[in-house]
Amino acid sequence: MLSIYNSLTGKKEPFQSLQPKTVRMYVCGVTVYDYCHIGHARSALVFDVIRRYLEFSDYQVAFVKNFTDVDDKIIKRANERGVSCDAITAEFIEAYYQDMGKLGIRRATNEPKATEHMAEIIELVGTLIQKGLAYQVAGDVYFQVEKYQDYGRLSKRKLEDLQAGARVEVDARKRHPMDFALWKSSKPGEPSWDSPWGPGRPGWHIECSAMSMKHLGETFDIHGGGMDLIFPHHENEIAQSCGATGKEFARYWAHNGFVQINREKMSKSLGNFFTIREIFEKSRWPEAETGEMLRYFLLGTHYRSPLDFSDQSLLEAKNAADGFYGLFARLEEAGDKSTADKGLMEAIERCRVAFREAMDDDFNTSVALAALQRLKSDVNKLLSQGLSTEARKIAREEFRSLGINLGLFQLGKWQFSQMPIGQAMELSQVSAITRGRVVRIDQAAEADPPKPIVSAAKPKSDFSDTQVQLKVDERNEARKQKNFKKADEIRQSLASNGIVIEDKPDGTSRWKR
RNA sequence: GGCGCCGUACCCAAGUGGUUAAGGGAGCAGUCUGCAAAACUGCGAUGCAGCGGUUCGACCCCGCUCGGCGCCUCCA
Repeated sequence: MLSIYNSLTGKKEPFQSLQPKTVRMYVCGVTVYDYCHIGHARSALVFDVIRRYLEFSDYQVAFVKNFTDVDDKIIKRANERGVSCDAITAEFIEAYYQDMGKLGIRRATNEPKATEHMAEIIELVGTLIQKGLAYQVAGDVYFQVEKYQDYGRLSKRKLEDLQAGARVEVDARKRHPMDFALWKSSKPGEPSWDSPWGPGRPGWHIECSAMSMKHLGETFDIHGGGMDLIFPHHENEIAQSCGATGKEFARYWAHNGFVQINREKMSKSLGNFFTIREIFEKSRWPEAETGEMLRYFLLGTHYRSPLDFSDQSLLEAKNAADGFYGLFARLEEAGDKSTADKGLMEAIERCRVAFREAMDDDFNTSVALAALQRLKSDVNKLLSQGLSTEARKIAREEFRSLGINLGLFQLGKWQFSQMPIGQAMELSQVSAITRGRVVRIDQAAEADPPKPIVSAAKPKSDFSDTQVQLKVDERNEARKQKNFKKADEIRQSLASNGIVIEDKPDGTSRWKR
């Protein structure tokens, strides 16, 4: 039985979909005016995994994830560059697909854009005015929070509390400081749509109400997003949607925790963020492995907890993944004995049960990974006792089919790393010092904290696969003749090119990068 | 000022009112190996920030203190 932590109630609740065997889920996507950072990656990944696991649990999932493509920041960026808003949003939607694609994040079943739902948005605003929940001031329309009884239910705040701490100067035309814009009149040169209140554009929150209700119905199952969206975005969505329909809106609210740098929230305003593409560019591993490493890293912590991003954690994830792919490589060789085949089935069954239990418990990927690690350890032992070719295939398949829930273990070959964690950390510190020096000289005022980097060194790739194989063969010939000096020299020269040899009992060797 | 979260071994990270406090990474020792690598085995928190309280019993519940953080403005 699946249970989900519901931000609305603050409790873990058994999950029950409105319609049997179907889940309707809406997740707030990104505002497309810039490249995505690791925080965006985490959010996208978390809900991707939730979607995958729901499907694994035999639900059909209608998964809607929007793009916000009308917004102040987009307009600003377009003006800076002297291009149209459409050009900006098209560019960054494309970038989004590229970056998330590298992370193996599947597309949602529906990815609506605000600009394509003006009719629905305008209709919804009209309904809210009609019902007396919204009012017009010149060309603007505001939602009147005092008219909505349950305002503050999700974020667990009272209107008075919010008012007391208001950090921004209040627009005097508003009836209550917390009233928020449903429709904004547009200034010349801004994107604009005709409406009963004059030419304008929608406020931020209304698009999500309009799009979710259009594509999923007035009441649906799960609504997700980052923690920072709880207030005001999701609170306002609830007010608008429930206000307009008089019905329940989303039944379960799921919010992911932040990615942090040095225990601080990663964010644009703090400037302490890493874009996804930056990580891929700096990574010393090929794209597929880097994506796998990032996923492994991001899923090592429960989705609601904060997650600190660092070189070391990333390398730990890489090393942990190495262990799996090392086993997969050994499983791909033919086996003659079937001594332990029966034990394999038991180990697999044990893993399946543990995996499901973990994921059923509010998508506890950390514990689910532990279950897979247990299976890895079990299979390693069984392999040394002897597994048939058949059983080896079954074992590899099992990792694949459970792993796909997390998007892991789907790769064919894996590039291994030789860099010990200690060494990598030193590299990181060196670069941090260098960076600090540059900052001191150039812009003393902006001494930002040292940023960790993925890695300094790109792997040397002096040898092609066939060249390596020739060297390996040469070494084994030397070994056969007990010329260990020569054998060790060859191994050493390969090692300095990042290639590791593992000798097999039969006198042949496997190697990895 | 209001609301809320977190503090578990060298690092990361699960977890439960009462069994041996998962798992990973790193480390050390051993087995195996020509030597390695990998794998395997063993070691590693008498304690879960600190102090009180509730309880037959608390890391887990309550209170306080210390430390870190988030939201209340755009933000995944």
